[in-house]
Amino acid sequence: MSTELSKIYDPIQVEPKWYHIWEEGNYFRTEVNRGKKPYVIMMPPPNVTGIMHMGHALQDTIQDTLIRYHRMMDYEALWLPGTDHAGIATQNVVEKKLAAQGIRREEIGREKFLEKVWEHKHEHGGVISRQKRLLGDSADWSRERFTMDEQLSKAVRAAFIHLYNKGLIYRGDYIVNWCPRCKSAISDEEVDHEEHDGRLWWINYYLKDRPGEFIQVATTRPETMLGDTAVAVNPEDKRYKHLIGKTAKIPVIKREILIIGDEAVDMEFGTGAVKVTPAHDPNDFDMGQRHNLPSVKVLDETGKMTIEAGEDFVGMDRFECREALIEELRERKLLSKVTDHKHSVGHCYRCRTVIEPYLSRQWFVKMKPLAEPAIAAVKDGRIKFVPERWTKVYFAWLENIRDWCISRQLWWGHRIPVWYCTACGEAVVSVEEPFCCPVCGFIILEQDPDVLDTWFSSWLWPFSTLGWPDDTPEMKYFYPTNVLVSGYDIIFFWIARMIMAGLEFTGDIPYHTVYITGMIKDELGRWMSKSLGNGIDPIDMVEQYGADAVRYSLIVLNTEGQDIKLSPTRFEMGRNFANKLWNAGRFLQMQGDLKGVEPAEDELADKWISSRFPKVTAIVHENMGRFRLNEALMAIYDFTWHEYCDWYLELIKPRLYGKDEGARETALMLAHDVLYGILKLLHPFMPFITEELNQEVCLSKDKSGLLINADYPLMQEVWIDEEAEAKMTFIQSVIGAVRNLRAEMNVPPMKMAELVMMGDAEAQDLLEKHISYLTTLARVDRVMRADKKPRPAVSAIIGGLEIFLPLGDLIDVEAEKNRLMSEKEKLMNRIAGLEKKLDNPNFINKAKPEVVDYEREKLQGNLETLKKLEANIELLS
RNA sequence: GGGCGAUUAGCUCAGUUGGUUAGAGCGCUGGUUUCACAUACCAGAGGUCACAAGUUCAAAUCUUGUAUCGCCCA
Repeated sequence: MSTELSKIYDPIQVEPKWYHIWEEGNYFRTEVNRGKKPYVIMMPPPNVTGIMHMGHALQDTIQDTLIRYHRMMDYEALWLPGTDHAGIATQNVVEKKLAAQGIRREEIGREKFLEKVWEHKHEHGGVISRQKRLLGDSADWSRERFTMDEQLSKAVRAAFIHLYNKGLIYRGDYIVNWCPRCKSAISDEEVDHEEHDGRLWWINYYLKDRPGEFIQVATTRPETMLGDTAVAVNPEDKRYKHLIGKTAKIPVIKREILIIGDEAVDMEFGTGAVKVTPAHDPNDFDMGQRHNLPSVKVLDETGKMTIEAGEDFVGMDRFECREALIEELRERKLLSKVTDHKHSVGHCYRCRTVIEPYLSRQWFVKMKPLAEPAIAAVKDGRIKFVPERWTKVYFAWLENIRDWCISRQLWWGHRIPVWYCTACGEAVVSVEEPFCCPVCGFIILEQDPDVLDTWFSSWLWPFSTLGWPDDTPEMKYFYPTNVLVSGYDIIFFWIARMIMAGLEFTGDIPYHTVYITGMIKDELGRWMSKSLGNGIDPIDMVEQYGADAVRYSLIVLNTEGQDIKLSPTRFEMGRNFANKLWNAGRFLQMQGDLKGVEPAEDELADKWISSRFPKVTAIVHENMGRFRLNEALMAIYDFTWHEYCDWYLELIKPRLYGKDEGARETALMLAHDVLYGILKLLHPFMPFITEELNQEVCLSKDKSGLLINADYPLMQEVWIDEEAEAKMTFIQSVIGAVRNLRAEMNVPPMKMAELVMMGDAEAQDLLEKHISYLTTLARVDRVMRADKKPRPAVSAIIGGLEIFLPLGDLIDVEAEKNRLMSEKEKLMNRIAGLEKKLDNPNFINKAKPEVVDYEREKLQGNLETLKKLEANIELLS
């Protein structure tokens, strides 16, 4: 037994100490241990230079709770942590940092720039992992990985080569989503579409050889006009049919282009004639392919106009050019009208810049062949989504999947493992840098300058972290993993791709269950963001309320994948619960050690709490099994606060303060046993305070000591005692009724009362026997059996028993009468409902007999209660 | 345009395969500071389960439609 606990729980004094003990004691460490079943969760790797936000806190808490639960259930529980190099995001940050010093990356060159990024990584790299420790994450840090580690980089190259050799990776010139600020291609998934109130400009293209005649086209991006190589109409369109094959002139620059017929042209849109810019629009690109049109690039990689756009516009920004061009068209009266037009505009998900469809040479992965097995794995149930509804989103994406543009014009990332022979141009794909060209033997080769999409390394995460492509013992033992916990925002980016990668590269699914959490929003339901300044820093919350409190609140608030509206005050409930638990421990500690005397027999309260505990344990297991962590935790909370603290600890006080040493020993011992059980049940959710109380208070703990590797409680059928529970529930109702009567009549709290009983003899025996319970919790010091109702008295009816409190002067007859009358009214309403139900022959015939019987009994009981109630009302007047 | 989710107490949300008097936390009202905890205890008030129709003996729960809000995809 240690020093007395403080009156108020102070997490700061407790949490860092325990994390240190666990980590130093290697409690998070896992081994390939054939004697145990593995339980594995791969931590979604956050940005290596990022900091923790509430989403991480939520997802980590869920994962840590699952891991700690399974560790206590004797699994070899591996939670593998790590970080992501986050290509664009990190490169952007470092670029900005350099810009502040007036340096552009192009000035210092690739090598020097990468040095700067690594410097930045070393400077900020450990932050999030340290923050995760503050939350209590019991991850196996000895296995921490980074997507740019040598092993993981090797996995990336191996994956690339595997797909390349299978013909699933190709390089080609296509329209991609181009971010002019990042100066890189990005994938379709990285484009956020937003509805904009834009404009539609209607422009006249005069015809060659037909002076004064023109064809009108409508466009949302007039600046691309400079790169037009055709005007297209639908060949069915009677208005324009005769113009197919004729030549039109691009306004202003007067370049001549052909008018073509193509069925893809929507006759309903605009005038039914469209301008065709194969270099800057995906549909136009396809049309260009069909008609062998040239592509004219009028925009460069930064979104500025090229020389192809003409001398007047070269060097202008695309939006500047738009304005200038509109002005020019207006002056020349080539702009016939401008109309409002709602359309969706793509933005770079990293920097919000408006995306430009842009023709360039990129690397792509053919996705259809990878998607099919991934669809099958979920369809046949090998992989389950929780909640199940996300399967629809998953299928919808995979069934309409498009090829994945994986090359990025960045410097920070995995360099594409392709070398080009400077002599013959041969592309050599290889894990290691090739010594010479396998075709011509020339020894000067240049590596492809681009890097791979960050997700091209993340999609390998479940197995690259275990040593793939090498055939490691870890791969054999820990793979496939059990659960992936993540938000719905990255189902496409990451979750679906991991499933494809797992099936393609390892031949097996990466995990059995995908647990999709809701997203954390602010109080008003808005996304938390830096610009709104409405973020809540989880580390601030940990400092303010304690990690256990943060964990408690996040778990309780996380219901079936709904988004969570969060405000800092929500952590008060966690803090309050921690404090409650702490004080229960403090109370036991104040009772001192067991004396070692012969214990007395269990009494009703003991049997009751002993029966309640296994039931709660069963609820916890059931809900952990179906990922209803909130239900599991709420069951523990309810049991701890309302059954153990509010009832059990109160009920044993007479014994604890009494003279009977044996009875005291029994109560104290059981109080300790139950507390120890609670601490174990609760440890996965609130690891710090439970470990501390176990250490400081528990007399029941196992010799070895720490909860982190204690055995999780199993449901013990032998302790269930339905009779004791029924008796206890009855006594609780009586105590409740007495408390209510006392409150209604304003009986001074400390004043003892006498209780007069009539009716159900067994119930009377029970109350007589447990008079001490009534005394402690209802301030009733005498119970009297009676065959005549005392008056004046206030009354209540509990099942077959009637109770009276003869309170004399304290009774306000009018108030009591009103109270009973309103009770009578409620009762009569209920009776009317039941009678109506039971008078319905359809109900009697069609409802299950148990239900009918049940309703009949209910009616009978209510009728009897009504009779008594009426008599008691009568008695008052 | 297609899909998904939400709508239950003043607020934030639970509510399983339809079947007790629809629950919790916070807030509110009244009472309690003497022996674990005022971050507490006791008692209480508060709900036409968005709306409409349907299925059923029985609907917060199932079906259809409507409205409002939010998200995803095109």
